[in-house]
Amino acid sequence: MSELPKVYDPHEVEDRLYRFWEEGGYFDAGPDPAAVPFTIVMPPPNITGALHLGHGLDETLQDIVVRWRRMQGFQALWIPGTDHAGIATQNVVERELAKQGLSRLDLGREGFIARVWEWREQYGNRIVAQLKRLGCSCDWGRIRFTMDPGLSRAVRRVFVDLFDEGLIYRGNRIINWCPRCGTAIADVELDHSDHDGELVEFRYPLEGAAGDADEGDAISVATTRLETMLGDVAIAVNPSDERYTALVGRHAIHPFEQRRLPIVADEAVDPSFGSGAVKVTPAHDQTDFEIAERHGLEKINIFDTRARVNEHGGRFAGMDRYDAREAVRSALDEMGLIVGTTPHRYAIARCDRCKTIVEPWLSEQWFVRMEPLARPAIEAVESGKTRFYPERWTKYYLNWMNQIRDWCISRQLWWGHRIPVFYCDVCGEAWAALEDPEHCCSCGAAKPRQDPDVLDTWFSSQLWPFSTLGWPEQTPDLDYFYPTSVLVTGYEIIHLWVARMIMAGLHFMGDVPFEWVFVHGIVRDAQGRKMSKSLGNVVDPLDLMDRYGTDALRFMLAEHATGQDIFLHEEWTAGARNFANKLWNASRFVLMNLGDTPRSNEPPALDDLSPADRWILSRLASTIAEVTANLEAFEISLAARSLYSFVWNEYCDWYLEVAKLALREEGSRSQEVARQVLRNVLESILRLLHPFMPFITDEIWQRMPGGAGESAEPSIMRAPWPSPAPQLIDPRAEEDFDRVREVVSALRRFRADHHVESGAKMR
RNA sequence: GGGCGCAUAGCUCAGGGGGAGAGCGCUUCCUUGACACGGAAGAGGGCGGAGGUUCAAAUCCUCCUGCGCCCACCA
Repeated sequence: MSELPKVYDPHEVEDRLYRFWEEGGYFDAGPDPAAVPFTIVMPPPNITGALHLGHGLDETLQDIVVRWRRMQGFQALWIPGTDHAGIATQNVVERELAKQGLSRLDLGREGFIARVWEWREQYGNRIVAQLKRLGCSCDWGRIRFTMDPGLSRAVRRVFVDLFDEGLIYRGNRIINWCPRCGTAIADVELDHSDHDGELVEFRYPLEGAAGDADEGDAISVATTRLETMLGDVAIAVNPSDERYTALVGRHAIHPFEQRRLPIVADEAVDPSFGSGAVKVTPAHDQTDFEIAERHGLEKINIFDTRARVNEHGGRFAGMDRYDAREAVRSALDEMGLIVGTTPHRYAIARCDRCKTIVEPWLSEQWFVRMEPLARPAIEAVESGKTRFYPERWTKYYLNWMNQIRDWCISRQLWWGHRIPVFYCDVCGEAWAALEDPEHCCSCGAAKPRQDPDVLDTWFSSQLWPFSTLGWPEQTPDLDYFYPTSVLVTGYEIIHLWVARMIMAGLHFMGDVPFEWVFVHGIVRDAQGRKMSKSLGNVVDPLDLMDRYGTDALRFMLAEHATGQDIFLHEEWTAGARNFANKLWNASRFVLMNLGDTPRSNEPPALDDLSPADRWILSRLASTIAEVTANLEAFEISLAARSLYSFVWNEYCDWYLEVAKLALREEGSRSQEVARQVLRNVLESILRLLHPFMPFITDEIWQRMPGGAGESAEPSIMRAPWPSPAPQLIDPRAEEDFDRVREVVSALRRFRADHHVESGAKMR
């Protein structure tokens, strides 16, 4: 065993071991009535992406939990997969095309989709390779993609069911329109940020007023989006606002279109803001839309799909929205209608995919009625059927759910699940169908037309916990592994994804999709900024693995998985690498001194243990209990830290040094006992550490001399999780040894202070 | 306008009613037969502020201050 090198070399080990595990079927799981299932579905990475540290953390945590449960004897299944990520993927492929001077229109719908499938062949596999590099112990035979045939059937089935139940409807409503992506997006897909802009106040002349409009015969309104006045159809005031009582019922005149704008009274207006009068633009503002509904007002859409002013904008038609803003300002100014401009800070909404400022836009879209779905999902969390860890996210979830709004699910994209609604041009029927129909379901006319839009990506991901197990087929897998045990994810997608999975799971499976939601923080740069390509502060996990090894990266992440955001520092990974090396060398020492001591999962008999033996065995038992309890509580960092200090500060710093004395007594009983304890504790350490550092622990495990017994497993993956053995916890042994440590430390201090020649070594 | 999180050693962070901790950095020493990706001995902290609860508060409660994040239709 002395051929172990002095420094652990991860690269030599990792590929080889991963292949060994995969080929040996160590990750595979299936229904087994004799075992208790433990299931995790992997939050599917987008096929656009390469592995980043966010994945690194998320996958590491999942792998820790799965490997630990597997060792505990659960039938542990971890299902991997990838997400088609509709809008994100369409964007990257379009960008690729643009490099060749092409747009998706050049390829046509079919051609473009074929092109995206090529992309997914290439990059879907890249992410899988990287997950394997991280050591993920997924059952790869079960890998799924959100647009697989089976999952597509699930999507279609869900759409049709919700449609037939009246929970999906089509409506002409204000949605968020991304003028760059050319599609509607949902409220949760927005990024809000504060913006220092200005509030422009201007006057609408009153009808019947004499001459040019001054104070008395005009009404003053304010806006941050001046160009939207092109779509104004009314002016609203609060009914209780006495300043305007006399004006309600009268009209103002639109200065460009000569349109008559009724002055209406509506509760939605806050009399204390600005002039207390609000311009009403029903096609470009949610509140205004609602006012218009209440007062039967016309809705004038002034933008085309690129947010350029359309024909309703009169002389401003064709202008970009921001050019139009300035043009309208000067036009109003020339007419003497601008009252003034004040600096104003307000929130701006951007598309979370491309960061373009979105435009509230009136359009015909598909929606899911959320309230009936939300109610049971609220109940399920309130009653504890699904629980969040850390607990504070429960409130975060409930707040959102209690004020949930209908979900806009249609996207004006090509990449995604096509909406399975068909229209008959003859009789006007519209229906949802599981199979593409040849004829109208109502009048029998041929060739019904399919809705051109696709579904929001999250419409398919919300089904992930059961679609991956075979639903809508009633499979044995579904029966055995659903509900899953825990969902591990970052808090940024609790609303976007977790909430919707809970709703879908309850509605279609009649049960929650997971018992626990384990929420972790976001990995940021050292200054706490989000890592992004544009900031150039992205730390590549592959680079860290190259330089320090996968185990080091994983252990570093585990040490910092406290639930808070992680502000990553380069040195941390080096520290974890040092720890791996420490373990390597301690093992090297043990292997050199083991003789023919057999492997045994049982701690050595108690009779002739030395005080140091009893101490380390007691400390080990405590550590086992602690690590197990912390894993159960999702306290991954505490588990990692207690292992770190046990291994380094107790086993290596003290026990190994003390054991050297006994080991020198060749052929003695104390040598034999020391060897047994040394080996037993090391093997327990390896097993405890395996979920965190799978490679190095198995590498050492497999190099331990075989020896007898049922426990001689070819891989540590089949070794049982150490049992706590509370009978070995011995406070007195620990106190005694602590006293020894104090005495020795004091002696050392004395020698250091008095510069005593250390001819006589401490050990 | 609500809600949440964080403020602990020079730096980065754990901890969480009864001894103030780790990693990195720093000082001094040690190339000793596991490991210099190492070892030994150190220096360094009124645990953001003010009240309160308690025999006991860094830890629980209230308020405040400073950062950070999320939600919300104030034009």
